[in-house]
Order: sequence, then structure tokens, then C-alpha cells
Amino acid sequence: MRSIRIAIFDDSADIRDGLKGILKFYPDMQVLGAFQNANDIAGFVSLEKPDVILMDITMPGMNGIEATAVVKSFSPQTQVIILSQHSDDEKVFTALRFGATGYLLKGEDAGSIVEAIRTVVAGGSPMNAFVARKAVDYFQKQPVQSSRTNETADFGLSAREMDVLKCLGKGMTYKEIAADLNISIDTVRSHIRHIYEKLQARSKSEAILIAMRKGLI
Amino acid sequence: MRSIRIAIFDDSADIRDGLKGILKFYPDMQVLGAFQNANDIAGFVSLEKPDVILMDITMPGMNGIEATAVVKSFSPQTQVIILSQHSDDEKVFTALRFGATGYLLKGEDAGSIVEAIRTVVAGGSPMNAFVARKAVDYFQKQPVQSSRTNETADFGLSAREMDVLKCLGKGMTYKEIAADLNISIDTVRSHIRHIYEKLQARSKSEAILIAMRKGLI
DNA sequence: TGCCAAATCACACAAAGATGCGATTGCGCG
DNA sequence: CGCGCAATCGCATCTTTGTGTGATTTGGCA
Repeated sequence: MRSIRIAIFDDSADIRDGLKGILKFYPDMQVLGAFQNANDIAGFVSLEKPDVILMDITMPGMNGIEATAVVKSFSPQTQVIILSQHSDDEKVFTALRFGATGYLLKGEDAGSIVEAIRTVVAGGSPMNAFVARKAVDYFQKQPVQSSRTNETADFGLSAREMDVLKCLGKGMTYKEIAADLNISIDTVRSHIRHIYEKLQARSKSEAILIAMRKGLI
Repeated sequence: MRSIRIAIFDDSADIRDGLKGILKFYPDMQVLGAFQNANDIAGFVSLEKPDVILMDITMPGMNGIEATAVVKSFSPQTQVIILSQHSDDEKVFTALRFGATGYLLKGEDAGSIVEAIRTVVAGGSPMNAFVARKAVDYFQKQPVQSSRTNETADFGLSAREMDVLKCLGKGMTYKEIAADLNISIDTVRSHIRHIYEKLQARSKSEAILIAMRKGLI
């Protein structure tokens, strides 16, 4: 069986060395190269056309997402597995849209990495479960509005305030929110006032950013 | 720690018994019941509100997808893991859209099932890699445009526009941005206008949300 | 060299949002 | 049974934002 030809792009030498060290134990995996940035990735992939690329998402210069797009344009058959620090990254979708096939989190054990490489070669998409959750949530756009109970803990926000906050998180205007929730625009104002107090925000933009950071939306 | 309360819906007695047999070995997993069809699922979930349901996708009477929708409407916090024979069906999307959180193939080993249950409880989405591939392919259906106006690539945004966008991404007002970048407020307006055109946004909130989704900030 | 695009600024007006100061209703809880 | 709080709504006022319609300068490049 032909060995799997792999390239690594990551700005951390530790990660690069770690990955190389792991893959060294597998005779059917051949590391073609490990690079600290993706600036010359076009030339490399068009020359080598690796089977799999392990791609860090944050690198100086060209980031992992742009790099993925470049890879796919020069060597469509190359499978890109993104390695990211966080799962709460909106970048998941962008990376997938730009052609990445797998999405792992740093800190997966060695076995997972190797398994992921075999999986992409076999035609699957190795996804960290928490990353996958982002994609799943994407499919479930419609809010399955639930508990009318006022014990929505999270930030002291009531259920209704959460409804409004979710609307803010979709970029809706006061008017749209009022229509959507079947209440008057003044009630929307009222809820938003309280949301601002509780989240210590001063504008819609701030409220959205805080809510996202705190995982409320 | 409270044990995880689980229900099983599958028309095959072998599968039901197999799953029960596996879960019996884990003291923190409690099987509330195992049923051969989902016809009475509404009453059951509204009464028991299980933490996790293992749901076969093909059952006589109500199928697993409809059943999932019912479950989520009566007990939104219940996590549904679909068990399917094949990964090559459309049903993946439908099931996810109707509220399923995990999607496994029959024939996963015992450890995977147990791990999947723990994963959904922890807030992740256990997905078989080949099922995940379907979802990934879905994201890649919408192809990407590569407009290269200025070298800042991403969305045709110029370097200065990116500066302004990053400020937006911090929740700053026009006035604050103007001060921060040492330009007049009208110049800020001007840049934001162009950002809105390029991102197809109509407000700060929308611009921020789009920019985050696309990985620009 | 002449055109273009980016960056800067200006003014005016309309729309949206933020805030201050209310009011009423209905529900749970001590 | 009264208290508090969530949810609803109203109005007034000011600030911020969005948009239409301009202008000037500068650097690149065909």
C-alpha cells in the first residue's frame, strides 16, 4: 500500500515537532515537510500534491483558512484537516466552506490525529464533537423556544430577555424583533434596556459581542 | 454525580438488548426504557424527560426523525442520538434540522456509544466521520468567490476598511473609532459604507455578525 | 501622463437606537 | 394578602447611525 503523504503547517515548532514525532511511528505515513507559515504553500502543494495537510488556523501572514483555499485551488484532491485551539470559533464554517475536510482541536491525543488522517483518506470527515456541535446548531436555526420558567440562570436574563437577545444575535432591528415576537417596539426597548443593564452593554453591538463571548448566543 | 437517564427506541430486539447490555456495565447510565416503536413517545418523554435518547431512524409507525421532532417539542433538553444503518442518506440533514444532536452508524463499537452519550451530555455532537462528511459537503456546495481587488484578500476589504471593521468588532462607536484611528467621523462613515456594501450588511450588528461568521474578525 | 481606486473630509437629513420617567397586569411566595 | 418582579406598553428627548451627494489628495499603473 502506498504511504500517505502528509504536510504540516503550524507556527509553533513544538506542535510541528510533536506531530512529526507521532507520525514517525507509523510506517505508512510520510511527512513531506513541516512549515511555520503558509506563505509559500501554493508552490509547495502544486509541486508535491500531498494527500493530507494538517493546518493550523492561526499563523502569521496567511492564515489557515486562506491557505486552505489556496491548497484546494492548486490540488483539489489534497485533504485539509484544520487544527484549532478553540471550538467556539465561527471560523469552523468558513474553513469548511473553503474546502477543509476535518476539524480537530489541539490537544487531541496522538491516536485521534492518526485516526483522523486515515479517516480523511478513506473519505470521511473527522470532526471534534464540539466543533460538530457548531455545525449541528447551524442546521437547527429555528429557535425551539422552550422553558417559560424564569430561572434562565445564565446572566440573570429572563426567558423573554433571552428571546430578544437571540434576535439581536441575528442582527435584527427593534422593529423586526417586535414583529417577530408579537410585541410593541416599546416593549422591545424595555427588554433591551434590561439586557444592557445585566450584560453591562451600551449598544446592540456590545450586547451581541458580550453575549457571544459568554456563550449566551 | 446524577446518573445519565437514557431511553432507547429501536424496532430490533437484538439492538435494544445489545444497547441495554452495554449500558448495564456503566453505573452512571440508567436505561429508563427500551421501546420497539415511537408511537407513544410523546407521553413517555413528557413524563420522564430523559437526558439522552438513542433513536433508530427506521421504525414501523412513526420514524426516528418525526419522533425526534416530537421529543424536542415535549422535552427540549433531551439530547437525541440517531442510530442509522447507512451514512449515505439524506436523512442526516433532516434529522439534524429536526433537533437530533448526534448521528452514529450501527456497528460502532460499545465504547463509541458510551462515549457518544457522554459527549452529548457534555454539549458536543458525536458524529460518525462519514456522516460528518455529508454535512461538510453541504457547506462546500456554496462555492467561494476569489475577488482580488486589494491584497487584503478576504472580502475585497482594503486594509483601512479592515481596521475599521476590527473596531466595530470591539463594539466601538463611530466617535470612538474616529478617535482611535485619528480620522474624522465622516471618514469612518465612509469606510463603514464600503464595508456594508462588500459584506452586504445594513447595520453595525449585521456587519459584526457576518464578519465573525466569515472569520474576518 | 492621465485614469482609477483608496483614503480623507464635509453637510444634510432620515431612520434607528438609547434613556429617562412613567403605567398596568398577572403571577408566585412568604 | 400584599410585595416584588417579569412582561407589557407609552411618550419624550437626545444621540447614534445610515445614506445621499458631493470634494480633495495621493499613489500606482496601464
